[in-house]
Amino acid sequence: MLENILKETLLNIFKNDYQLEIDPELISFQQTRAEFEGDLTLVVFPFLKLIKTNPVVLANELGAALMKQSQLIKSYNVIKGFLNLSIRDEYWLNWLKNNLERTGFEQSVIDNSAPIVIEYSSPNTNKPLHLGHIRNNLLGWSVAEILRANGGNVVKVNLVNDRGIHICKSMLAWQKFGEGKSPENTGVKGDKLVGEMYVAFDKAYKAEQYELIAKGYSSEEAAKKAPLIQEAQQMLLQWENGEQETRKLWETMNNWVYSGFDLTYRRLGIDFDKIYYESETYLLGKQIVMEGLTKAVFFKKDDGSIWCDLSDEGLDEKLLLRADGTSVYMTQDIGTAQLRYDDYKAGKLIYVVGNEQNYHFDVLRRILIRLGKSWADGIEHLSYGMVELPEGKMKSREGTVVDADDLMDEMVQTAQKMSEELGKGAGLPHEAAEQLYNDIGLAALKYYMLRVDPRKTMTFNPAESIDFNGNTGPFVQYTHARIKSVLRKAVDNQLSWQSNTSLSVELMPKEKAVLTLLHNWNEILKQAAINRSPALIANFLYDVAKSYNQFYQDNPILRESNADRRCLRLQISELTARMLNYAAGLLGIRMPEQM
RNA sequence: GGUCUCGUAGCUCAGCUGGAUAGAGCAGCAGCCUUCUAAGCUGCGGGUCGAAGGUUCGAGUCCUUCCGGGAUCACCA
Repeated sequence: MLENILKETLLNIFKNDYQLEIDPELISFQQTRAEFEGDLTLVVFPFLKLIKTNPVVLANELGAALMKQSQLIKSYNVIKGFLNLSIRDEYWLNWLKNNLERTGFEQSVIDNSAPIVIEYSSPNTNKPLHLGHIRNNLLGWSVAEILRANGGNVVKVNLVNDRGIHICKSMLAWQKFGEGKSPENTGVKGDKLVGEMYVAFDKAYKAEQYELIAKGYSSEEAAKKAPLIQEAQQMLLQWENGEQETRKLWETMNNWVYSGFDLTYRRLGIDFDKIYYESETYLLGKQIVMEGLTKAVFFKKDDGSIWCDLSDEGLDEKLLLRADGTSVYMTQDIGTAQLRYDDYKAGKLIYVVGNEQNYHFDVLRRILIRLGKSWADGIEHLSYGMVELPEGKMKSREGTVVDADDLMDEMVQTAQKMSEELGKGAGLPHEAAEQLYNDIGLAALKYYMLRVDPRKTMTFNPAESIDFNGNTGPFVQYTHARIKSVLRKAVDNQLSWQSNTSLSVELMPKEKAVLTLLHNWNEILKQAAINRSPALIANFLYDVAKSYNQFYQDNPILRESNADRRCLRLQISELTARMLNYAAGLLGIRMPEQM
């Protein structure tokens, strides 16, 4: 790495010329701003505390010393306290050559002895997937891929929330209003059908509440006393008691949902190594809670409910088991965490869950630590921001929830429409064209969702937000396709550019600009892993594509007459295409050969 | 009310552990296709980085207070 080499050299200079052991942290390089000459800039201000002198004088001294000691430096200039270094072209050309020989662009910076288990998606089985899930799924999948690309031993898991009062509501509604409907006899996607039942329950439940309120009950009483909710609670109890008919209906309806989810996941291009079901882990959770009770980590209230008192840590009491013995969210999560640790002996358990659950995960961690689980330190809540619409949060009762399947359909249709208007893909066979529209539509969606810092709340404007021009997925795809087209033509013209002979050319500004951006890759990939941020990869893609397009605009490639320079430009093009392809792959974005 | 979090151009977002005159895209205006893909490129206009203090040679970035938005503090998940 260029900067590390220069850092070493600089440390030696301080040691020999100034008799100083400098803290390496003080040495910071940054990319030279475009308006100045140079590639790398050293900020000398931090050294002034140790060496009492004028910043310009020191910068000049360091520049001269670096020139003498390092072959890498071609020239330097000083502006105020900034030492701008120009790196020799040989370095960039050599770097280009070495990277063209790479087969992949991964690296090993993560200790891979203990697995990293990352959970994402975590759907409930009573409702179809929506826009919020899309952010979650893309983020989780992409972070997993990024960690893998850094050498991590990653296990992707999904936790399906297949039990609880919510699914009982859908089941009850199906019994009462379902009229025997099934995905088979209606053609409706399974998760959508179950979702309709849930809505039907809600509607009938609301009606009962209004009726009770009309009779003089308070709204709180009405919510509790409505016959439907009582029936649903009864059903949950039956379920936990293993009552056969309830279990059978539950199984049937959940399977409808799973086949629906599968379609959505496959279309989104995300996958899992293992799927956990809460129905299989909540008993373990209960067991651990009971153990905690005997160890007096928890306590029991008069009504029989079990709690954990966290008030000495500035938090509240937390319910772990209801008075009727049924489990709550926390009970399940304690069980799943334990099971997941037992399965993999994971060093890290990452949960990709919305920031609305920050408190929940804080509590989960503390409870597990109180229970003496040493692995609880490895629990990390990858907390991402909500997706909002221009008019605010999505609300199911106002019908503003953006359905995942519908959104993907819409994106792909738009891609097709735009492609046809532009006359692209005209020569393609039908199937290839379909594939292309699909790739473009999904790229637009994925890039749009992933380019934003995961921690931030983001706004999604269905009408105008998703674009195909400018800072978008299709822009990056277009750049790739353009390069591929040039390379195909080069092959047709029997030009070869893969040979390793050293080129004798002086780099031109736009050529070097592309190379210096590509040169950042290893650091970007590392930072993306550390910060769990696919957004850094997305920004890299955009910067590279933008820079390449500027290069492309200004410099002829195939029409360049100087053979060495033509070769150089083809090599830059090839490496750009390959790195775009690799980096986009980490976001789940496919790069078409042509578009 | 307590805790957490966010506030950068009309809109959507960048801005790495503090570094030079705060950047993109969209939208608006003006240009560039007899030459490698115009989903591209070039230029113009648009900002007291929510406000005020503080630390520092240097603050969009760190600290304090305040203002504004969001989340959470459930026998919902």
